[in-house]
Amino acid sequence: MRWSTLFIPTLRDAPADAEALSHRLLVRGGFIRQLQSGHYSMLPLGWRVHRKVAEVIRQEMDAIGAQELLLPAMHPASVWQQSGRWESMGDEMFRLVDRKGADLVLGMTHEEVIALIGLELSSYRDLPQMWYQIQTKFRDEPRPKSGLLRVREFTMKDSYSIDIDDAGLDRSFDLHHHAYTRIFARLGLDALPVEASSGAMGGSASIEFMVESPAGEDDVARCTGCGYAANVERASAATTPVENRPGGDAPERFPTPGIRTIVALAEAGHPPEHQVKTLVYEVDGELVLILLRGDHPFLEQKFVDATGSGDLHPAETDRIRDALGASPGSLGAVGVDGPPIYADHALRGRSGMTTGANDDDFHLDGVDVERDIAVDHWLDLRGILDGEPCAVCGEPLEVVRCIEAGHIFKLGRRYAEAMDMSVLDADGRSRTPTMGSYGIGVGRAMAAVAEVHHDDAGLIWPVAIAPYEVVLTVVKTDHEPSMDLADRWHDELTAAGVDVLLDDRDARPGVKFADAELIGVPLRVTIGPRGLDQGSVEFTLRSTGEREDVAIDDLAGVVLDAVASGRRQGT
RNA sequence: CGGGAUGUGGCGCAGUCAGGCAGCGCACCUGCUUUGGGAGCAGGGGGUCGGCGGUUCAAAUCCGCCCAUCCCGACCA
Repeated sequence: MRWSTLFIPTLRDAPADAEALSHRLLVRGGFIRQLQSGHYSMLPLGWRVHRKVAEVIRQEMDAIGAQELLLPAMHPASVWQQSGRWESMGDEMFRLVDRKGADLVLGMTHEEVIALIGLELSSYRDLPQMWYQIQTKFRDEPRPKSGLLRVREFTMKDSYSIDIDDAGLDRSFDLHHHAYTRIFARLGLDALPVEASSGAMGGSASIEFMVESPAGEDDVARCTGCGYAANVERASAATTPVENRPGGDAPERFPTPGIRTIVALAEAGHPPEHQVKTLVYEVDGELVLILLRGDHPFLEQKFVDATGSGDLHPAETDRIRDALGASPGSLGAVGVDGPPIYADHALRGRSGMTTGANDDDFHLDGVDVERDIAVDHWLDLRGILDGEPCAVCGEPLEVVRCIEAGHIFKLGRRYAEAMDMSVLDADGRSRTPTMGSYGIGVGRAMAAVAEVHHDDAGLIWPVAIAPYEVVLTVVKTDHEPSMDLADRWHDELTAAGVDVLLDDRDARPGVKFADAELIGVPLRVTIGPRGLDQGSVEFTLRSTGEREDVAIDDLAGVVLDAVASGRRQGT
């Protein structure tokens, strides 16, 4: 294509409200424009990248035997009511009413619809099945942000597996794991598979594919020794052992005027690891006490995952006073019998501890947790800290910020059961199949690549998804020999299947170089009188800045080789 | 939903405190000169100053309400 005829609105300055690097670069490069918060238009350049990302995904899904289909984006409420998610999805689901007054939803995922189609499966001989689509999803995010990284309307590749038994699900899950590994490698993303929380999807296991980036929204704990990696929402660490302080036969009450925090109590001679932190939460309307070691943060997701509870939030101060007789800052669980008490494993066997006395301005010392507190449930409830020892091998864990580029779930039979899916097994008995679901956000993957592959001058697309693979930069468009050569190469390379961009704009060379670098075309051929006098043109790699003079007769071959090797990268 | 900030031409900004002709840079159009890293000169086009209401002789500017956008938090497959 000729640049002069294309719509590539590059900007010298990024919009003031764009902060994430991928957002700034995609807008400046003329790839995307915002329509409203969380909704972006894909301009021609952006759509080319989007299509290529989708195509890489499509090829790898096809390669594991998944079949592409396309489901409606708008669903009747009844489908979601049947699975129970009409209620549980809450405000995140877009809902609307048609002219007949019927409730409809805009699909945020498609387990229900897939399961309905699965009703036509009648025999174990029909299984396994893997179906996928690349389609628009709608989610009413409370806070869209960072350009394409978190939006309300986006293209997702979602796939679903249906198997007769757990072994089959394991197989489908592993096939997807393998496909995802290949997809992210081809996109130029170093995606780390990590153990994850299943959240609202439910199910027995899930793995997220995480790309390290400061623009991400998730923290991953990664072992520097053995390779253990997990989202901090479910990561565990070995607890650093603490020697118990001596304590008497019973807790001892002592005055602590004005002391309300762990830190303040620590300054009064009771280090955080010798304190019991008492949190009061409202869980589905009921009060519960949550106990942790003073230096350990509470991780709500772990509580939700372990108890299957729904709504969870810190209790109101008034309600805490009514139940315990004191305000936050002086709370403790000693002698409490009423609300259920959940304690983190790190408190097991601990004595000589300090905790609130449930009396403002008083604490208890010499507390033996198992002797003095009626713990109902011992759970892993704590967030891990950077540098803590790995639970597997003991080496230090590091916590890194990541973008969630993909997520795969073992769902189990929940949706199949809800939608009444069943097949007959070899013995003629009715069996409920088990399902998996697997997602990649296409636009988010694109933004993740932009986050990772750029420099001060702009984007640096991997050849596999570059909007154009090579740009022919004509330094002087009124220099006939330059334009003649550029035209010839444009046609020749295009005929050979290369995506060629011919910069034939009547602009100064500096502008053309800057634009080519901003939009991130990986290969550049600079054609100008200076080189042609020597019988050569300049060939530049965007990624490294490496440049070489190539004889005119050799140019087409050099470009074809570079494109071919670039396309192979990561495969 | 809580906290903070911002809305002035396509993009970046000044002007708002202290009411009085809507400005600057980039981009865009025309002409001339220039042309291997974001050119120079000259001329030109484009803005309901987020919206509604109020105060005033007069509102981008003061007051009230609303809306939108961004950031932090809450929340979130």
